[in-house]
Formats: sequence, structure tokens, C-alpha cells
Amino acid sequence: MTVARNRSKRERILDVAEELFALHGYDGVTLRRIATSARVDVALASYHFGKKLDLFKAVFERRAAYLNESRREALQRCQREAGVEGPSVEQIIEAFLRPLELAQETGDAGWRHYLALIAYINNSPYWGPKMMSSLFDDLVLEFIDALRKALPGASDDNLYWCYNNLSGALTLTLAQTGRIDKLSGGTCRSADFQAAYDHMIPFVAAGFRQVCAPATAGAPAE
Amino acid sequence: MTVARNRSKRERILDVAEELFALHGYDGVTLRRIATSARVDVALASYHFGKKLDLFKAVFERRAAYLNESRREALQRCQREAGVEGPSVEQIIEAFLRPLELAQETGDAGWRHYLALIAYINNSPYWGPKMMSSLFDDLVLEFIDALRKALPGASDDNLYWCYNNLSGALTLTLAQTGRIDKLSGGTCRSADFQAAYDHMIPFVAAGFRQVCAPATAGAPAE
DNA sequence: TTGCGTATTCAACACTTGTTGAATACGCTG
DNA sequence: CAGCGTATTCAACAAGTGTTGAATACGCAA
Repeated sequence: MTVARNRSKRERILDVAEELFALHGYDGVTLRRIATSARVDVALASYHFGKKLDLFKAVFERRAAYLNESRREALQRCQREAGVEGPSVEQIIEAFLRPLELAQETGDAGWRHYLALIAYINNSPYWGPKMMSSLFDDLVLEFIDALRKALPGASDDNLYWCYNNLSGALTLTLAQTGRIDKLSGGTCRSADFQAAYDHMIPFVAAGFRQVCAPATAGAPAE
Repeated sequence: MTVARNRSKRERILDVAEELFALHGYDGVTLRRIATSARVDVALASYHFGKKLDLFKAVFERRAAYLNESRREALQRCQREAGVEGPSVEQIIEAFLRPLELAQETGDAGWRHYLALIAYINNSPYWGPKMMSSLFDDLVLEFIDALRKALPGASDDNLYWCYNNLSGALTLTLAQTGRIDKLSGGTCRSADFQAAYDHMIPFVAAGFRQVCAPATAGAPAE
């Protein structure tokens, strides 16, 4: 099929756009730069994807379904394997984070760029509200529901604020700015997702328990 | 003095640039848009600040010194008021976060835009390593030192990874994307810094203790 | 008032941007 | 081979970009 051959250039455009958008943002990348870097004519991007904004959305959506399925599967598996009381906070957070690392383990370096792009969009006051909700909110609410059950008595207020902390810690990790490398003098590497999650999981789980468990002291003053 | 009158237009350019850069990023804002929004001629920005990049840096640096002094002061005050054992983890985190809220309390709405700009830069793989370290690393290392003393026996590895989690949660909050507003159905407002810190402080403090306190179980597997 | 330095405007430059329509090449079916 | 649909290139466009140099206005000193 002709489709087989064309996927080559078409996907090269997507791959390059993914990397450059993640690094420089939407306005920091020109179609010509993408085309040059993909060794492709400028007009080809427009031919395949239409407007520049459509290309941006195409990149954003390309891997979203797979990622959501992978995380939803992880959540359901941990729920299935848990007893009648349901999974622990740690297990839920683990299901939330580890698939992001598995995606990297596929050997496809593009996943790193894609996750950095998600971080860019999620942290942007302009793109964030416009693009994140439609693709990711359903799944996020499933995770929050699971956490609600694991933390009986927790108020929605506390749950959402805690999720905000989790989302922030994750976003900065996905952005891979390398700042922690410099701060730590090289002992921590922001490219090491596994190490990041190894530390993030107990950190976040303890945070949820501290804020959301009503019996213990230390809940935020109202 | 002529300087008094000119500060008006010059600072209007800085104010507008601050707001637009925070919302759309460096490449998403044109000098003409800044000039129009500031009701000023295009060439005036170049006259006062030189290249576009210089204007960007001027915006970035304008409030940095004040912010650093304010946070350093908060840290030293909490150290002074603590006993010989030094301040608790909560007190240190509080000194790290609350000045960001006080800055807002000055009534100067520009602080909100400035903090969103810091979030943009800190989360950017392009700008982050280039601009954050020179202005903010010294102070961050002072806070980490204080945390090291409050958490005896903690490894540097764990301390830096925990700080990364704190920095991420803070960054997403400063970005004010409004995503938590939508997720929570309106009960949480990302513009409410005080509520954000009320929840972030116990959350992060518990995370530090969980990961960095060597006696307790649950430290990340090595 | 006349000067003078700073602030501000005006006009224009060379260059890059996204996008498009026509022209060409490719790969398959008949 | 011819025919056809898709993929790809080429050339060009109007609009917008940052930047600059000359011209003008302003505010104060002498």
C-alpha cells in the first residue's frame, strides 16, 4: 500500500513536532523548522495536518489513548488484586505513575518528548484549561474516586488539593528540565523517571494520608 | 525629575510584558502586542530595554531580589524563633511558601503574573536550566540545608528528590491554570494561594518525613 | 528665551511566518 | 502500457516580525 510508505514522512513530521513543541512550546517552533528537521518539504505538514494548530493537536492526541488505556488498566489490576478493602494509597499512586515509566521502557524515545509536551500543556495557563480536561479528566476522576475509598472520611476539598500537589510534582518531573541535576550536583538525574517515582510514591502517599485522614492531627486549618 | 514621568511608560511596558509572557510564553508574545496593550509605541520597548530577550530578562529580574529577600528573611526569622533544635519541617516549608502569598497581599496584581512567569520558566526545559539557577539556587540550597538539619540522617539523594516534589507542586500552583477549579467542580480555586498553601504545607512536610526520616519504614527502595 | 539631554514617535528595513495552488512524482490497478 | 489517486515538491503570497535611524516632543538649567 501507498499508506505504508507515506507513514514514514508523515510520522517523521509528528515525531519532530513532538520533540520541538515540547522543548520550545507552540509559538517557539515554526513549520519550516519542523520540516527541515524532518528532512521534508514545508508544505507537506500542511498537506497532512492542515493548519499548524491541527498539527499541534494531532501530536497531542496521538499517544493519549494508549496512555489512558495503560493507566486505566494499571488501576483496575491493582483494584482486582487488592482485597475487599480495596487498594492502598500507595498502590493507587503507583498505578497512576508507573505506566508513564513503562511507556519509556518500550524503547521509543518519543515517549519522553510526548510526556514533556504534556507537562508543557498542563502547566500553561493558556493551553492547560483548553486541552487537558477533554482527554484526561475522566481518568483522573477515576483515580480520585479510588483514593476517596482508600481514605474514608476525606473531604473532596482535601482530596482535590492533594491531587493538585501530586499533579504538580509529576508535571515538573515530566518536563525534564534538568534543574534537579544541577541543584544536587549531579547525584539526581531528572531523566531517571524510575528514581523519581521511587521517591514520589511514598512522598505523595504520606501527604495524602496527612491531609486527608481525619483522625490524625495536622489537617489544614479551615 | 523627568525620570518620574518616564517611569510610567517604562513600567507599563514591564507590567504588560510580565502578564503576556506569563500567559503565552516568550515566543507567544510580540513586541507590537506589548506596545499596543501598554498604549505605547513599538520602538519604545527597544529604546528602554534593547532586544526582546533583554526585555524578557528585565521582567524576570525585576522582582527577584525582593522575593529572595522576603523568603530569606522568613527563613531566618523562623530559625531565630525556634529553639536550639532548630525549626520543624513544617516551619521551614511555611517560610518557603508564605512569602509568595504575602507578595500577593501587597495589592499589586502584577505579583500574580510574575509568579506565573516563574512557573512558566521553571517548567520549561529550554528556559529553566538557563535562567532559574543563577537567581534562585542559592536561596533554595539554604532551605535544603535547613531541612537537612530538621531531618537528621537524611541522605542528600532523598532530600533533593523531595525538594523536587515540593518545587513541582508549587510550580503548578503558581501557574494558575485553573485546572483544579474544573476538576473539583468549582470548590477549589487555583487563584486561592492561601488555601493551596494551607494544604501544601502539611502534605509536603509529611512527604519529607516519610522519605527522609531513616528510622521509619517506607523509605524508597534503593 | 535658548540650549540640552532624555523620552517618544514615525517610517522603513530586511526577514520570517503560515498557507495555498499549481506542478510533478510515485505506486498501484486495470 | 495507460490511468488514477495519493504523496510530495515548487514557487509565491500577504501579513507580521524585531530592529533601527532619523525626526520630534518634552522637561529642566542657564
